[in-house]
Amino acid sequence: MHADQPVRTGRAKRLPRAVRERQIMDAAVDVFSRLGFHAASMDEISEVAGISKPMLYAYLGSKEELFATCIRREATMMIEAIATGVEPDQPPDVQLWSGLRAFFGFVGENRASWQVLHRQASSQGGPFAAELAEMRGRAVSLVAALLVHSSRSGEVPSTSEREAESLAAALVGAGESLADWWLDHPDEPAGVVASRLMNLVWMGFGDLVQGNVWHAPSRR
Amino acid sequence: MHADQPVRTGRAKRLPRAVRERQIMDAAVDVFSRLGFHAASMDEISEVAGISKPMLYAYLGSKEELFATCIRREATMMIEAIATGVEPDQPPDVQLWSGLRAFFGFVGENRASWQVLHRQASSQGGPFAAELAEMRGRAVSLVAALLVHSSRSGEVPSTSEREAESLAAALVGAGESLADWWLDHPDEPAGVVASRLMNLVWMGFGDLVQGNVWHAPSRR
DNA sequence: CAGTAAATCTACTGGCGAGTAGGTACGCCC
DNA sequence: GGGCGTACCTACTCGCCAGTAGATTTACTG
Repeated sequence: MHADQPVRTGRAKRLPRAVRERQIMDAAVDVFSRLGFHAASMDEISEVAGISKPMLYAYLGSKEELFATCIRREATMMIEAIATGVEPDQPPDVQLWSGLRAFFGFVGENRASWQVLHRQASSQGGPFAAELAEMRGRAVSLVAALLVHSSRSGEVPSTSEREAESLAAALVGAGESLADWWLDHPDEPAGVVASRLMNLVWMGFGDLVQGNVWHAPSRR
Repeated sequence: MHADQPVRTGRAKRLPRAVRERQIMDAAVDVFSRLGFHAASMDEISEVAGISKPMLYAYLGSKEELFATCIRREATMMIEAIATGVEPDQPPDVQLWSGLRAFFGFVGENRASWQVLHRQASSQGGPFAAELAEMRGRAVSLVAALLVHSSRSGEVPSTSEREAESLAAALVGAGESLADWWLDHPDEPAGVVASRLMNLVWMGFGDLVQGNVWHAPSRR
C-alpha cells in the first residue's frame, strides 16, 4: 500500500519541491482510490499529504489536473511493469502468460493504483476517460496484435482487425474483472489467479470442462 | 433510449402518483447514466422529468434512495431478460450461448440502464456497490454453477468451487467489458458480438488461432 | 358546485468544498 | 547574522446543490 503520512502537527518541515510533489501524489492516489474523484476533497488530500491546501494548488494545479496527473503516473508504472515482464521472442501462449503474470503481479503490489486506474478513472466522464482510454487502448492493441500474429502464423488469415480488437477488449475486461474479484479474495497468490485466466482465454471452457488444462512450459 | 420529456412550461399536468414515479425514474436513469451519481443534480433530474424538485423528495426520497431504487429496477429488468432468454434443458454450451445473447440483447436495447448499472453503481462506494454486487454475484454464481455442472457431467470433478467462481467472475467481466466496447462500436449487431465472446470463452484463443470456431447448433 | 385532499409549485436555508489573498517562518549564502 | 527567496500557513470568498417550508392549484366526490 501507499503512504500514510502521520497526522499534521503545526507547520510541516521544509522540503524540496520534488519530494513534496511525490508525497502529494501518493496521498492523492490513496484518497482518490478510497473515495472516488468527486467524493475526494482537496482538504482531505492535503491533510493526508501532511501539508496545507494552497500547496496542492501551488504544486499540482486544480483538482482535475491533479487527478489526471495521478492517472498518468500510475498508468505509466503499470504499462512499464507489463512491458518489462513480457518476453517477445516466445510463442504466443507464453507471451500471453508472461503478460498476465506481470499484470496480476502489478495489481497485487499496487492495489490503490489499480483502484484509481480502473474504477475511478473509467467512471468519470471528462478528460480522464480519455486519458484512461488511451492507456487501455494500448493494452488492447497489444493483445490484438498478438492475436492477429498468432493466427497468421497458423496460416488462418480469417481473423479481421475488428474481431481481434473486440476479442482483445473482452480479454482485457476479463483481466480487470478478475483483478477486482481478487481484491475481495486476497489470500490467493498472483500466479494462481493469472493461470486461471490463462486457462480460460487460451483453452476455453470447452476444453476445461473436459479436464484439458494449459501448463506453463517448464523452464530452467 | 429512455424518456426525454419536453421542456417544462409552467405547471405540470396532474397525474396519478404511479405514473409520475415512473417518469421520474426514467429521467433519473437517464441523468445518472450521463453524469454519474455525484455530478447529477436533483435539479436536473426534476427538470428532465418535467416536474419540480419537491416532487422528487415527496415520491422517491433522498438522492441516495433514488439512485438505489434505479439500480434495483434496472438490475431486475436485466436479470429477468437473461433468465427469460436462457434455455435450461440444453447442453452447457447452448445454455451459455443463449445467456450471452440475452445479455447483449438487453444491453443493446437499454444502454442507459447499462451505464447506470455497470459504470456508475460500481464506482460509488457505500450502499450502491452492495446493491450492485449482489446482482452481479447472482450472475457469477449462475455461471459458476453451470461450469461446475459441466465438468461434473464430464467426469472431471477437479474444478473447485472457488476456481469456478473466479472463472465466472472473469467471464462476467469479459462480458461487461465487451459490452462497453460495443457502446463505442454500435454498428455491429448484438449476435455478432455475443458470438465473439462465446468463441473466446468456449473455444479459447488456442483453438481460435488454429481456425477452430464454435457454431450455434442449427435449429428448426 | 362546493369541499377536500392530493399534486404541484416558488423560494428559500445551510453546508460543503474548490479555489485564493495575503501574510509568516525557515533555511541558505555571503 | 542579516537579507532574501521559497516553502508554508490561516482564513477567507463564492457558487453549487441537497433538502425543506409553506402557499397554490386542480381533479375528483358527493
